Amino acid sequence: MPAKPPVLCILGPTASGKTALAEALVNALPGELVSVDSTLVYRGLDIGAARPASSHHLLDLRDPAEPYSAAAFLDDLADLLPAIVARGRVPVLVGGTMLYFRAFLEGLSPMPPADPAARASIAAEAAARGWPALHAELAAVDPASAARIHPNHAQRLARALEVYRSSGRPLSAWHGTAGEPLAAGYRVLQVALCPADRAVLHARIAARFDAMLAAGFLEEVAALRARGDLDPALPALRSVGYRQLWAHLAGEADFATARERAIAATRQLAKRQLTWLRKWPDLYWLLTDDGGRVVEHTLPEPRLPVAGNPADLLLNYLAYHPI
RNA sequence: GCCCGGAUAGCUCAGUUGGUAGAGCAGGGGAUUGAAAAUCCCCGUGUCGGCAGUUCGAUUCUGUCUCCGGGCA
Repeated sequence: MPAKPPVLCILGPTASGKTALAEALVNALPGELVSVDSTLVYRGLDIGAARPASSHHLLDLRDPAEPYSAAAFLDDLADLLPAIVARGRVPVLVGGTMLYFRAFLEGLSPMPPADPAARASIAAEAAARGWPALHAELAAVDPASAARIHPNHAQRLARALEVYRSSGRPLSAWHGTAGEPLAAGYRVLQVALCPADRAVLHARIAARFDAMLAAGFLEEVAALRARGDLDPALPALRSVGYRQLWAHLAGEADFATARERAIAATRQLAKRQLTWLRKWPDLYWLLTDDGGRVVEHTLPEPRLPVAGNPADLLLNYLAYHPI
């Protein structure tokens, strides 16, 4: 039986430097970059989304008016990985959308897709009767999901009801029916990159946001608004930075306030990403200082130095443990 | 120099008819199966500007000093 092809995953919070690390690795492997990022799939979200300069797969797949999803990502990835492997290259997945990484690693149950009409009618019911009433309704048909979903959690509550109504089967009954995850066909090495000190990450986030502004981020958002057909409630435009600058351009906040809120929203995003990663299985950590140098790592190889350039360290590790 | 406001959590502020105080934001932790850069949950001790006085007890009342606004000279 032939060995499974390798896949390298580079994860980390926003502004951790993970994209630069992945880009530094692809030539040496050789590999091909695959973006795992729910915002970079939207065309026209460039400066504010920190769009990489080099070519990555799974970028620019949708207009901002058409929503993407974890399931769509998984389908796209399932088509893409064999093609990269057939070219004799290593897929290097890099990004910060942890739900998408998890869909790759653990799979998604084959549930009914999102249904805009059902969502609209559920939202209308909630407006009339309140979310707690819908939570009670869910408890009657799917007590297991109701127990897991907080009565205030409109988004997940709506999804659970949507699945039940369109399939006649409770969400909780679908769970666990995913079968073999896509990752089961590959040998996966996962590495997380992050500043060791939270304050350093916060400083990087603020500096990067100001660099985005200097590069024309506000003008980019103004151009999206000028299209006239985009609603700020669209998933693409609720992205960190875009939402706050859109609100400023709509006259809802002055510029200094919008900038501050955008940076705070980015810090909060990074915190949520780290909440995923803290309990992530089979993950090696590279912890960096304010210069981006690794000061500590958990790679299981005693011959490696404890510190150094992240890409050098990883290539050094791969020399001892070829993938 | 004089008059009037302020001074309370990292920030903006509320409040205590005298019994040492609480909101929003920020921050921290958690959740996460077709919206996920989304969405939701939990977490609040801080010389209540300094010093002195009155009082059983002062962040609260009084005096004074300092600083910050605004006004008058």
